[in-house]
Amino acid sequence: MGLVKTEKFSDLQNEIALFAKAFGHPARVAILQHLFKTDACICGALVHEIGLAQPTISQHLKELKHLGLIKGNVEGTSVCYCIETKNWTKMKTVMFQFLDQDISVEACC
Amino acid sequence: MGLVKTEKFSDLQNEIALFAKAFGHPARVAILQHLFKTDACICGALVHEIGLAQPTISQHLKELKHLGLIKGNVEGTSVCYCIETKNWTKMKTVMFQFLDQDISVEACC
DNA sequence: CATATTAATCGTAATATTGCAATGAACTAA
DNA sequence: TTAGTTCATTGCAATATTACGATTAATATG
Repeated sequence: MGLVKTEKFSDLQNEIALFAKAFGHPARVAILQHLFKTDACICGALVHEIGLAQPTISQHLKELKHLGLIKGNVEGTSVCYCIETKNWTKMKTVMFQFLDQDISVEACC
Repeated sequence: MGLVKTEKFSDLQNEIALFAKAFGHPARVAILQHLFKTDACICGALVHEIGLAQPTISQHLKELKHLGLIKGNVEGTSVCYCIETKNWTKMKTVMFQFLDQDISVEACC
């Protein structure tokens, strides 16, 4: 019914899913790539770069910030967003372990 | 509008988002972990293991299969699911490149 | 002060996702 | 054939997500 039954899953499984969901929208992928590539991480620049409306970008930024993957510094009237390196590294560890699994038994099909 | 504006993004950005979305639900994370860990990859076993209704599991399996990350072999009345190793590796390459980015400019905030 | 600029928030419409009961399809066994 | 097993599909209700116009809040500038 549109509602994930988180209680059926482990903390790790839920954590992986939450991180993955953050990357599950191309706008958030684009935002993160842009934050990695340039120092012009002003919100307005992202709006211009990506071509979605300002409230939409602001909403995506909020989600990434809530997950701790980015941080925002107010600079006058504008806000400068950056990768939160420490948490990004932590997230990478979790995701790498999930993605880098090896098949432990011979394939049965 | 609930509708992603894919045309605003590059093929790679959309691809990353699609893969990530597949991992964006703990049930699909659990399914994949189980397929990696055991050879008892019968659909019914997953239903029992995860504790969601059979149609729900079937739907999650369908999504993973549609993305090419798993495959299913019919064996009598049951269906055996496995990781599609080749595509998993391809996906891993794409996701690793995204996750393993380094900051190219000094942090501005 | 008034005005401009920038970004967050609110409210809402459109669409997507999740979950399951009911049913259907394919196979097996008696 | 009939009944049982297993899984896919359908249809639907509940909830979540995406996107944006309108507004607000905060800061700057004249």
